[in-house]
Amino acid sequence: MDQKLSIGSLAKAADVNVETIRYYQRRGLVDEPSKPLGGHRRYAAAAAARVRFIKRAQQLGFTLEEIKELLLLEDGQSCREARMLAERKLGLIEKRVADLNRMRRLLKGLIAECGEGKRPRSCPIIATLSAEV
Amino acid sequence: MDQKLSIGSLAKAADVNVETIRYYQRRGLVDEPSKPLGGHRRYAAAAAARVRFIKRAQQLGFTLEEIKELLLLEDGQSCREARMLAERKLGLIEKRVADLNRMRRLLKGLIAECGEGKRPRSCPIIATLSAEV
DNA sequence: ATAGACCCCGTACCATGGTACGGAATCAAG
DNA sequence: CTTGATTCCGTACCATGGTACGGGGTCTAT
Repeated sequence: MDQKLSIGSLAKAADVNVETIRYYQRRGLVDEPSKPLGGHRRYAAAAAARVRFIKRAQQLGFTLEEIKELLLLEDGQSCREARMLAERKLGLIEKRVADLNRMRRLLKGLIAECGEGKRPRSCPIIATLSAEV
Repeated sequence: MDQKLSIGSLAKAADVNVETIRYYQRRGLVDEPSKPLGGHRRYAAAAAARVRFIKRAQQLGFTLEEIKELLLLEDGQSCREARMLAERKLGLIEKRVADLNRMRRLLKGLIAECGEGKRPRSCPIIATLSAEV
């Protein structure tokens, strides 16, 4: 456990480009281990989990800035702060889920109509969605 | 009904920048009414709904290219095609919802732990999320 | 001890989704 | 019919999230 990785194997383990790791370091999402006097840096295996977390969170629509904050939960010093942050993100996620569910229902309706061959000339999807802001 | 709008009032109605309308036109998401011989273009009120739809879909994580496809449902000629498209998007949305729900449960757990003051030194969120790919 | 693979670091470039600018034409209100 | 606001159009610029490049140094296996 805790075996050290080169940046290349880290990238492979996390399934991203080496440059992406370096970019995350620059952005402060992954920290850069100190370099052993002119040698190559070594990363803890945990870093791969962190990078995969970043990619997943991105797919869920979080920006790197937001993810940086989420990562404070892991690194977190103050439990109170972490909790507030988590609650904020939770609210955001719940809103997003509700929105997606609304769109899901609309698409399902559209598909059903279409299946019955009784789709009206102009489907109601746009009107509905744009109204439901 | 069907009153015509200037690009400025369209932008106001859809709550976006005028330049954004023009950008969507260039991208082919909103079509550009023909200009009356050296005059100013007029937009149908329905265009505002379309633009609001675009903004909403974006918030849900769709790219402009994907939204362009979604809009074919409205403009759609072939019902069969539209249906296939809708089903594809539906699958996408359902996956996204499932992911968000997973993250939601994790955050809730984290918040609960934190509330009890028994948060472990390193919270399990990253390990869990990165494993659950 | 040497070839080939890998790492370091800075800098340049890319796509997406806009926003800003500026000069000329047009429109709308008084 | 003038004046101020809008529109038009092309082009330039911006932020985000990377990716590519290139000349070095280092590492590893034979």
